[in-house]
Amino acid sequence: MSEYKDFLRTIVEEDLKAGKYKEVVTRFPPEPNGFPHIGHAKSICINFGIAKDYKGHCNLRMDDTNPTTEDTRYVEALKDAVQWLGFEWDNSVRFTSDYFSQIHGYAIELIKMGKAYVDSVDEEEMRELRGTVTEAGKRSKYAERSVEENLDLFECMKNGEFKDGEHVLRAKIDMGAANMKLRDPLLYRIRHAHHFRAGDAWAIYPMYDFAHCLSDYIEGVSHSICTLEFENNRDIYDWVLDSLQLQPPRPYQHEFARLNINYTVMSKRKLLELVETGVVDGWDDPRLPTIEGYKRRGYTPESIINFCDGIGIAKANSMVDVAQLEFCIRDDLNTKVPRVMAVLDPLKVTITNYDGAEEIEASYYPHDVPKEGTRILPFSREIYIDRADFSESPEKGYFRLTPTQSVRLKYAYIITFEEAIKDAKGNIVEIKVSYHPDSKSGEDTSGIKVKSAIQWVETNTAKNVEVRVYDRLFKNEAPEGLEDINPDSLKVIKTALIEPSVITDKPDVRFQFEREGYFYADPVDYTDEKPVFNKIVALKESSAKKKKTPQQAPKDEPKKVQIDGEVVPMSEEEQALFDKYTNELKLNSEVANTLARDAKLSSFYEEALQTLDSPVAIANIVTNDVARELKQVEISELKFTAKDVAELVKMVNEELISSKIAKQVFEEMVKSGENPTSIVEAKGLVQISDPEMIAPIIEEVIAKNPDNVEKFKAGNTKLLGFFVGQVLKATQGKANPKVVNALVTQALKV
RNA sequence: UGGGGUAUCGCCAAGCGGUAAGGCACUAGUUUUUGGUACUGGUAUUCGGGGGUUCGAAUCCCUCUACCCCAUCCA
Repeated sequence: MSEYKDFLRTIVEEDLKAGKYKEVVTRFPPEPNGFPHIGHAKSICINFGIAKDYKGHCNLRMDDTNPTTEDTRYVEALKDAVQWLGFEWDNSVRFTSDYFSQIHGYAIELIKMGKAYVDSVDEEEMRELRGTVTEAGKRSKYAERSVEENLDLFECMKNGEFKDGEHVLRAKIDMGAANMKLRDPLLYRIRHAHHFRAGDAWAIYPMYDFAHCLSDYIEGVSHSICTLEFENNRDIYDWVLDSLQLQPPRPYQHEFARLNINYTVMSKRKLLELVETGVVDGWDDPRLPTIEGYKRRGYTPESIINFCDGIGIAKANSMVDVAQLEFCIRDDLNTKVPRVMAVLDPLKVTITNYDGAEEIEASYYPHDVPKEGTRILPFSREIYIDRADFSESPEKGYFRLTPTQSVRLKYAYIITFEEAIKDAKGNIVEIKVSYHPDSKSGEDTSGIKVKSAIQWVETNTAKNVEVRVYDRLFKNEAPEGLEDINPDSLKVIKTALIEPSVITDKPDVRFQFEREGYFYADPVDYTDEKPVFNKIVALKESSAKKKKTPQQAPKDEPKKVQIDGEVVPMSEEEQALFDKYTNELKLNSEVANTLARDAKLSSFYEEALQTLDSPVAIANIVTNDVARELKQVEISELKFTAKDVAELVKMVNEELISSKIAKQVFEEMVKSGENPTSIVEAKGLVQISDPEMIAPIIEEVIAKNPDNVEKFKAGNTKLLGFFVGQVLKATQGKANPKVVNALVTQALKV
């Protein structure tokens, strides 16, 4: 693990350090209503990964609160995904449905507390009553029902005495809440549906917002990690747990940005559409970003995990480049799998001066992969090479066989072009070459220099295989729908040829086909009679080999001009205050503006002015530092007073302390409410301005950092800050920065 | 439009007042019987824009802009 921790791990560490929890408990809580994709993998890696890192545990919980969409087949797929990635969940798989009784009990408690009620308006009316983002909603008349009536109704709901939709149980929170989620959210709805686990035991089912937080609590989860779109739900999460006054410790929710990858889609809805319309061949289609898809394509769990670890965790919506995923699988397979020769687009080659046959022993692994293993390559007069490895009229920089350029057959001989045989249309159907008997690999005395060694297979012994070449499913980086499908996302090559050992010896299921890419024996369709290989990923290609790839036309987007919005005009009083500040007190307009527009700030400012007549200095500290504190709280809640601030400014004015120390003192005032003078005294923060005392420290710093002195003298003037910082650090911030600055500048000039 | 989030290289992403980490991609070179791998180097005078505070700002303050989420009896 590197130096830094992602923000989730930082939170976990702090909580552990603070003793908030004895153990970290996380959970991976999918709803079993769809197949897991690589976005789930990210969540799995985060939840199980954090549990592992901090020696806690992670539960696998099926969030099965909606009987109409969920199914046990998805449960199996989800379990498989976690296992395939190599994680172990704590105990057996959990199900929210196992907690239905407990959750129901909590609902009754809430009703008894008067914090939940049975509402009986229909859906449409409820929507209307909810209000809009800018207008408050109104509570329905049913909110006034008595506790007894609510209890009774809720019991009847549970017993299935009402039809779907007739009643719901809602939390009584606030219909005017700015957070729409808090406008009396639904807790339970009636669903006369068969639940795949609970059967027909229940006629009511809890909603996500009610069930999730309680399930977390029941399981003793410490950190409930979910994606960004649940940020608004956090308030309900907290409301439920707080209202129920549950015994601590209780879980807290933290959100991260979900994974997006370009040229693919990740939403259940879009994935389902692809499968249902038959655009892809089932949930395990290798072009899909589903776990099943990657698995079938040949990706390894390690590569997926490395990918998830590599992309980091943050709160900014982002779209990761598939190239990063491709890197991970290449990187993993490079050191693992055997190299073999396959020819995808065969071109017949006759070696006119070769007779008979021979067997060549060749290593499965290149020199830089420390693995053992060899196979026999049959060789004879007739072989196949890839069509792309011969060019009659090569472009500049072409390394392979041409009429004038010889090439090596990997592990075998160097061949030289003689003649191209063409059909009636002028297509090359065969080429004739001659070989150099003294150029055999490993015992080459020919002295011929070639630029490249190409793969080949021997005609009589090569096996015919089917190769499925996959490309990105969509042609757009951020596909919208089916219209963005890449029509060439799958190419089936039925006439590919492969060296015999791959089929007969089966050294592995994943291979590198030399110079082509990594391939995987399809776990479903492969048979020895009809071998099928999926292309996992191509080898990286240097730009020289890439054939005139359409150099993504550099779209010269006009540089976006940032439009400045209009600032709300000041009210008359604000304007008067602003004028007074700028004219009488000589504040700069920015500071005056901030002060004038904020009543809290200006009143605080005026009060401080009464103690000390230093309008500019006080204005600066009030607008910058006091403002930060006043963002959250009222003046009356501050631990320090305007008088304290004035006193602090006075010390700065008298150069008793530097502004840097002043910040430090201010921090302390915020925390403890201590008087600034006593803080300065207690901590001995008086500033050092005497050059005599500072100079030796500077010398020391300079002596310790010869490299940076060099760089500075070479023109890296930014380093001045570094030196000043070092000196300040050495004096615990007490040195007068202005003096230090001047002194350092002088010292470095020499 | 009210609320909640987010903006650092082409793509991810560290950084929390004192020298703009790292990975992917790109690029140049060395090694190489894979145009692969490995290795070495090059890639942000600047952190969404503008102001302010400070000796010093990606980091603190003000302000503007852009994007995402919220008005399912889905999760």
